[in-house]
Amino acid sequence: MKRTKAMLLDADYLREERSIIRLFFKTPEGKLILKDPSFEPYFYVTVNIPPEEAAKKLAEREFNGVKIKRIEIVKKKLTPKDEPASTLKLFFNSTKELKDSREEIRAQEFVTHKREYDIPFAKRYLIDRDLEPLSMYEIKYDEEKLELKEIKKIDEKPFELKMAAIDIETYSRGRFADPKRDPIIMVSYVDDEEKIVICTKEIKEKYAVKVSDEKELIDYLVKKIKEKDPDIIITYNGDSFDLPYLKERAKQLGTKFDIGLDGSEPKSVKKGLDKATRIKGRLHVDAYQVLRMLSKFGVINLVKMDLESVSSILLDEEKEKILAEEINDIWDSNKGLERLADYNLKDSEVAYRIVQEYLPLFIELGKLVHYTLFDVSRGSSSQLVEALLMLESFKKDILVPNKPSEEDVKARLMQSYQGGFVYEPLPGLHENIAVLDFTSLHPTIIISHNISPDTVNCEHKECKEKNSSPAKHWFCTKRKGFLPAVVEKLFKERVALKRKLKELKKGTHEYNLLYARQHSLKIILNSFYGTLGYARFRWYSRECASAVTAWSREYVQMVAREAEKAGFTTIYGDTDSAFIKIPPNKTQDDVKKFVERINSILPGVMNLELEGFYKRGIFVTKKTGEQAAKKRYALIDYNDNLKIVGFEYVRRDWAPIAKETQRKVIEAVLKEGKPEKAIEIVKQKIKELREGKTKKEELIIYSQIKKPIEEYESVGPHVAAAKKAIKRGKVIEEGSVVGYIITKCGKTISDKAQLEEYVNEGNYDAEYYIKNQLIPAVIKIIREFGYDEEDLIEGGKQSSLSAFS
DNA sequence: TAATTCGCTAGACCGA
DNA sequence: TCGGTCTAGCGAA
Repeated sequence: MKRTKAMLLDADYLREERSIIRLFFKTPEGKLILKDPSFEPYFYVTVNIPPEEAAKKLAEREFNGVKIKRIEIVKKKLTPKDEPASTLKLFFNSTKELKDSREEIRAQEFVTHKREYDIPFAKRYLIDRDLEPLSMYEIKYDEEKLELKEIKKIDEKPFELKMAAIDIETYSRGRFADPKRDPIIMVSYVDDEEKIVICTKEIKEKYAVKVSDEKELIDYLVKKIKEKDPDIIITYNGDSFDLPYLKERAKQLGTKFDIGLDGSEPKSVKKGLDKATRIKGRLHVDAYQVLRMLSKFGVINLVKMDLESVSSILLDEEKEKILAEEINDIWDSNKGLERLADYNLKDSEVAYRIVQEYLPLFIELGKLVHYTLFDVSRGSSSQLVEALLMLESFKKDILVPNKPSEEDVKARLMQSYQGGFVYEPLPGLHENIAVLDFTSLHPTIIISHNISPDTVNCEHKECKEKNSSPAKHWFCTKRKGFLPAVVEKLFKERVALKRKLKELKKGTHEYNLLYARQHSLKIILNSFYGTLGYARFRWYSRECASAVTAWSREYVQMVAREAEKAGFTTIYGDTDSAFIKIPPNKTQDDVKKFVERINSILPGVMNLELEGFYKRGIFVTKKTGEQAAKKRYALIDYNDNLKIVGFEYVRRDWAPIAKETQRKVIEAVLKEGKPEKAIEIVKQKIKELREGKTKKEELIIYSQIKKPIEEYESVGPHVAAAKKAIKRGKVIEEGSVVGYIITKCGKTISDKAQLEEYVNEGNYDAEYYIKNQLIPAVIKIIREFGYDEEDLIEGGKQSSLSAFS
């Protein structure tokens, strides 16, 4: 028996006759793989006959050829409001046997429910054993059998994680690279100590390593990984490209890409439309997936997700792009191999740095929901919330609700509910504005009104009277709900962390750690409300979701009303905010007092916050009509910082020339109060466009291809441009963002649209960019100052007249 | 295997 | 050719 300190890296299970949990550890003596045969697959059933009798009946026979290995009678709550009741816990040799027999077991007459029959085995283990990946443990294990005997969490600083990034280049003429035929010509490997590029050709760079052929190239990489033994392998799109490619090439060449800690090759598993590729014992983090996830959570905002844009925006480092065809040319001509190698190396470096940047966040998120880094870096909001609620359910001996059937999902999708309230703005220029908003509105409503699937419409008359939402559902006030209990715990933890952060020095190790922790809490907290209305969610409850928004509407409207009563003018508000104008006879202090007064009447942990004061702000009318446009406005604070919301300036599907000009116009108007200056700026830009002087990069419009290209009913410019590019042989996958330019050639806008890469400098439709981009972007703003379209176009009328004559 | 609703706008599409 | 309607995308919260 041996004892050691160990950090838990990864968990999976062996799919043999018996399913056996396997844990991957990092210890002071190196890596360690241990089995835990003491844990068996199981699920629960409730029965309507005496449990002993049911157990006996179930033990007697086989179900779809499977004999239940063992049955325990345990006390579990069917739902949070139930009392614990005898429940059968059925154990199996393997997950396969569990799956094979669960339907037939459920079909028994005396079985009333089956529960928790579809929880992935390794995840199940981490829940039941209360294990957090990447935390430190003291373990006791059998050295000979390599079996885990004891594991205890210890409060120690985790070991440093060794990371390595890899990236490949392939040679493929005229088609998307096919690993069955097209070779890998270069591979880069980057870790904290070295950076190399492995290639079969001579490259005159210090970091280059020459190998004799492609097989050796793969073998060299494998050897390097085994020798450096990284805990984390980083790629950019390695889930669907690099890793499966390397594996297939290895197969073609009669070697193995066996970089798993247990000597296995990477394995791809389906994940929605694409796949995730897993390396056993080494945590594969795909930086592309990381960025996608962070975009969804609103942590980052990227227009395009190719490594060049990412590098420039996130790392502030420009990086050259080499197109696929050019790679082929370089390879054939042997000219520019150094450039290609540099490009290859940079790809790995950028991926490495992205992951390095966000690793603390993902580690904390993983610890919070007991997911491995592999899973947490690919998880969705609903998965993370579910994982957390499963943990809580286990701790409280509550059975987890089942996933809904497809019919249920369909029925749920049919029913929508009303969302947040958006105040119709007072259009025009306003001065002296205060913005108030609710801190974590949805989570605090859930907590304060005890909103939970298990508290809705309880039997108490009193609750109905005291705690009914404007949407007419009420929530129990006598027993704390399952969901609010969890949300409150996380919320309070975050408040405490934020308080502590204020005392710490920014940039220190402790600060970064706590910051990542509070950030992970924020992400989860913000996900609860949305998941309540998500049709596939185990804890779905439209009543709860609609109660949250109903109360949100009530509170936000209450603030707007009270502000008016207090002598302010409410000019706008959206979901959780109120924009109020401070009249000359009132001060900023009055606003603060107002906020305090509101807080004194708000229930529970709900809190209205003063977001800030603004010198000026502009709200505009909609494109047509007199009505004010919601969700678009611009503010400037007393330090002259601009805040532009909703306008074309923040949208990727507008050309930079329009966006930049709009920003300048807003700035001129808000900062200096000079609409004349704004007019001049626009005129200047129009002139530039007319003269053909505008640079290509200022004209690119980005848009996403959101579905298979042939499924479009209505072919917009971006789809038309993509179709033309596909004809030329370019591969455009579903989900990719394309950049296009409206050129001079063609009749309709779609005809004129071409992918940016095929357009020469100067080839653009000036009139389009003036009439459909520049003017729409600025007209609504300058109209607020009494100017019109004609003030922008010098001789505009004439030019349009001459077009007819 | 996918968190929600609200809102604005462009440009294709279609019938008169 | 015109104008209304619909598809599509993106952003706010």
